[in-house]
Amino acid sequence: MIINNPVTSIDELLTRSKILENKTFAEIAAQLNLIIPDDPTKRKGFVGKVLEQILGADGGNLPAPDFSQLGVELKTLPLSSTGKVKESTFVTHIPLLTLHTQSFETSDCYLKLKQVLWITIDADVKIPFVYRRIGPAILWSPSAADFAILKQDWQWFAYMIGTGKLAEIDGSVGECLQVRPKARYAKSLCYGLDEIGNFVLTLPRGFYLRAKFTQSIVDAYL
DNA sequence: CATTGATCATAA
DNA sequence: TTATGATCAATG
Repeated sequence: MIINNPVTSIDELLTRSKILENKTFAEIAAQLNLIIPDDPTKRKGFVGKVLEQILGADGGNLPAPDFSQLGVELKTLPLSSTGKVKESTFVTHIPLLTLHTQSFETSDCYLKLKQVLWITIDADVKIPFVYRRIGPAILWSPSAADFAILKQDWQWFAYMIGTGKLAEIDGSVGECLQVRPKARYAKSLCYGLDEIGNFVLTLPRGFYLRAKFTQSIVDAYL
């Protein structure tokens, strides 16, 4: 079951995903000889990284899709027992100084969203972490309507950030995309721009997809 | 109880 | 330091 060589086709990727279906985190960790941390805060992202390895992702930490040859991004999607998406989904770090030089179509954000393999997780809070199971995978691309709304959100954020109005953005802005802190801690800072183009120190930010948006994907595909 | 803001781990 | 992988936990 352990597979970690590169994938060269989407069919192969789907086949591997199918093999993982119904496996518990404990089973997967055991076969890879990995210890799952007991401390909940110390296992954030653990499963995502493990699945990347197993499925043969090669994106590294570049702002590019996980499966660079296939243009496919891998994301885990935790669901409650009622099939509801539990969390928003991190998309990508935001280059605050240069975001406005991108267009949506060429943005890091869209490059990651144009094709996503969502690996659903049966992650109800009542299930102890190690007994949570991998669920069905969804190979998704934005519909025309999805694309339009994503682009609209993105363009608004690019405008606000590019014109130094970052301080006016909080997690409530955006229909399906959000801009939220993405940092080690609340005092880690990076540079952004103010309204007259000067550098100002601010929190690093990332784009996230709202749970209601990913919920619509689950509802349409499962 | 859903949402926003904060935080943890790791690699190059 | 800047990215990746996210989920935790305080807040409204």
